[in-house]
Parts: sequence; C-alpha cells; structure tokens
Amino acid sequence: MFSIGELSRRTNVKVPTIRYYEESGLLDAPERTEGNQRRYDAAGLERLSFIKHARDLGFSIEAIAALIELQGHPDRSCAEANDIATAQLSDVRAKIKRLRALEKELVRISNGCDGGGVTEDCYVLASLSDHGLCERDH
Amino acid sequence: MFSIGELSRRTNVKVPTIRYYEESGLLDAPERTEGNQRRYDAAGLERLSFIKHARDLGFSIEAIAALIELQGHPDRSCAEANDIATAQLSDVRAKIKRLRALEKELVRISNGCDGGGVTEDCYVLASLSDHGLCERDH
DNA sequence: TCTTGAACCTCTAGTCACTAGAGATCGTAT
DNA sequence: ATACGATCTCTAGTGACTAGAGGTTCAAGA
Ligand SMILES: [Zn+2]
Ligand SMILES: [Zn+2]
Ligand SMILES: [Zn+2]
Ligand SMILES: [Zn+2]
Repeated sequence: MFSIGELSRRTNVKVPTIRYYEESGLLDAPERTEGNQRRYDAAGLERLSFIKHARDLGFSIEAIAALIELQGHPDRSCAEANDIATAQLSDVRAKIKRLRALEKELVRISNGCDGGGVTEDCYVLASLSDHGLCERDH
Repeated sequence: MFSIGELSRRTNVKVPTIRYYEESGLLDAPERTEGNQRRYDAAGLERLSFIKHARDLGFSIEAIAALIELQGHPDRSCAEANDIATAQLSDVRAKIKRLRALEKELVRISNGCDGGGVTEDCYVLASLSDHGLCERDH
C-alpha cells in the first residue's frame, strides 16, 4: 500500500494527472486511509503503467478507456484492440506526412533569410504573405 | 467593404475564428455598419491571409503576433523573424522525430496481432502493458 | 414598402489532456 | 507536542478554436 506521491514517483506520472485519470474513469478509485488519503496497491501501479505507456504512444484517453475495457474481458475477440492500434498508426502517419510537408516549406523559408536584412525585404515575411511562393499545399 | 461572411469565404477561415483572432489582437477591430456589423477592406483580407498561412505552417498565435508586429516596422532588422521561423522549423523536426519513433513501435505492435485472437493473448495489449517489448524509448 | 430569412451580433460553455494555485487537513519524524 | 511536507478538494487557466442560445440587422423579392 503506497501513497499517490509514491505512485507518482514509480510511474513518472504527476500527482494531479493521476487524480485526473481517476476522475476520467481510467483508474479505479483506490482505497483511502481514515484521513481520506489515497492508498494504492500493485494492481493500481500496473494499471497506471499501462495508461502511461499508451499515452506515451499517443493513444487518446478515450482509446485507452476502450483498451482497458477489453482487457477486462480476457475471452473476447481482440479485433477491436487491433483496430484501435491500427487507427493510431494511421493517425501518426498522417501527422508525419503533414509535418514533412511543413518542414520542406520551412526549410525554404528560413534559408531565404539570413536575419541580416530589414523586415521590409525579409523573405520570411514575404513567404508568409504569399502562399504562391510555396511549393505545395499544406 | 465586405462582411465577415464574405471574408470567411475568401480566406477559408471560419467566422468564429475570425472573431477569435480579433479578440486575440491579431486582427485590428474593423469598421462597423450602423447596425454594428463588421465591414472589412483589402487590408483586413491581406492580414487574415497572412495569419491563415502562418497557422497552416504551424506557427502559434503568439509567434504570429510577433511577426505582425515586425511587419509593422519595415526598417527594423529581420533577425527576430528569422529566429521565429528557425524555431518553428526545429519544433516541426522534433515532432517528426518523436512521431517516427512512435510509428516504428506501432508498426511492430499492430503487426503482432491479426485481430483474430482473444484479448488475453493479444500482442497489442501485451505491448502496452510492457514497455520492455519496445525497441526504444518514447 | 413590407416581409422574409439568411447572416450577423454577444456571451457562455465545451473541447483535450492536463497544470497551477488556494486553502485546509493529514501523516510522520523528532 | 510540534513542525512540515504530503495530501485533500475545488476552481480556474492553457491553446486554438467550436457550438449553441437568444437576439438583431441586412438585403432581396413581392
Ligand atoms: Zn529576413
Ligand atoms: Zn504556403
Ligand atoms: Zn490481438
Ligand atoms: Zn514502449
């Protein structure tokens, strides 16, 4: 049995975030001391580690809630778990694609200016004013 | 002189977003009709196009405010504009780097499961429970 | 000129995943 | 017994919008 601060230290999840996860329904409400302080056990630690890992991989709170629900029914098909992971992968890939396009334009934009001029002639400001200078859409 | 709806159509920025930009200080408060409706001119359109383009490239409202401020002083050094663009580029690159690491793990995770099993044996759920299965940190 | 109805106005609240702070209580070590 | 860090609840703030309520104005057709 350990305190919320101890749980925080062991998982690298901040105390207010742990309380937020409880409020959001991701963590079960733990036992309390007589003085109303939370006391966690190994199951609580394991659950929070799962959540932390999923968050680190970019899953939303909603997706994590669904995954936890599935975990609670060991005999159910894992098709939905696979769907959630696949959706997360597509999401990440879409973000990468967009960011790579932005990266290209930003390289062009910042290469066009050495910071030694005057704002009136600045290629950064000109580029932002005129999307026609861009090589592609974003 | 045109209405906020017309400005919205010409820039592909939604009406409430335009009002939000005004409230945030990115857009000057425009003239009003006798009935209190906003009326924009070419300068307003140009300004909003600038903001839209910068937002599309991922610049924050705060960064855009700084860029607009610089634009208003044509004889000032453009070093700061260059700094802002360079910072934005680093930011985008950092995001790409993180997302690529996530992508790798997610490929492994979703390849490890065909959705045909049972949650108890699901590689997706096992991977989320155990960061030790990951090839790197995130 | 009158009427209709789309567009406009302000204001509040909701989104996501936290983060910060106030003010009060608890637990533990000396 | 006292001190003091940790914990409690509650509210509000973040960024960049989005949604909705309830009311007013504009412009076009009859
Ligand atoms: Zn420059
Ligand atoms: Zn562009
Ligand atoms: Zn599976
Ligand atoms: Zn991992």
